[in-house]
Amino acid sequence: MKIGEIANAAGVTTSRIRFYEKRGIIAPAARGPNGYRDYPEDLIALLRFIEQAQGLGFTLREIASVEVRSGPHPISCAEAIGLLAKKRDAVDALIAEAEERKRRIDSLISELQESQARSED
Amino acid sequence: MKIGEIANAAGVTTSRIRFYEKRGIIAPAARGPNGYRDYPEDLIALLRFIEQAQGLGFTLREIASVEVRSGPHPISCAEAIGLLAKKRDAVDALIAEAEERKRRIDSLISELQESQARSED
DNA sequence: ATAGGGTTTGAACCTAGGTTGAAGGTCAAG
DNA sequence: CTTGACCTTCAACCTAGGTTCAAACCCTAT
Repeated sequence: MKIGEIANAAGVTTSRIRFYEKRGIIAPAARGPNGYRDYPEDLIALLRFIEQAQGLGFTLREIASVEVRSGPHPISCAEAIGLLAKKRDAVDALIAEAEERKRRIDSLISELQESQARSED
Repeated sequence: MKIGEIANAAGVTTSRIRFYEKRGIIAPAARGPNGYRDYPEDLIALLRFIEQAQGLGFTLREIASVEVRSGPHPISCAEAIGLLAKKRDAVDALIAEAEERKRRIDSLISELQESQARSED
């Protein structure tokens, strides 16, 4: 498959695929006699996997480090669970931080509303 | 006060103050006869305000748009409450998104744990 | 043979919020 | 009168994840 075809199939842009290759997130593509990249259908699944992982909050750097090992040494189920658990903790921390922000905003709003009420006496 | 003094007093770097001035977050400083920036003590409070607002999730762009009006037309209490309420909603949305991410991660972990349990039969 | 669509490369651009560095001017103390 | 600590400007660099552009090549249909 040519780059445009696989991009269409996976719902990503061609520039993104080239960018992933440049960054080492995906392996360099095989080339046809004209120099065009030639992809196996498998790559569609990989591209979708990348999008999913990003959606869960994994960075491309993190995804790449898993990808690298999916060749000769695929990551074990236990390892995957470990990575996911770590990411869940990070998301938890993010949520806690955002909730703290929200609390501070709310208390600021209350303060302002009170001072507004007082000024209307 | 010279830039280094005020930076120290407010707990920010000098480069940050110059950056804020360049970006229009703070007004251009008065200059002494030697060309050095000369700040009034008030600016300490403003710099602290900026840090606080950032901590609540406001971007410099948002802070600047409020700052601009704090000269001739300071923003009203009601306006401030409006901005805060809007930001709280944005934080709420962020939290909801993060919680959805967390749910997806958790269900993925459960899936993997089950498949691991099955493979140990 | 020429128009169009797809592909190649590399480099520049974008947001956000700064930091770092170079080259030079200023000021106070010893 | 020199050293060290400040200050000035402007420009380049950084992260993350890409997009956009220019110049050139390839392939197919008319």
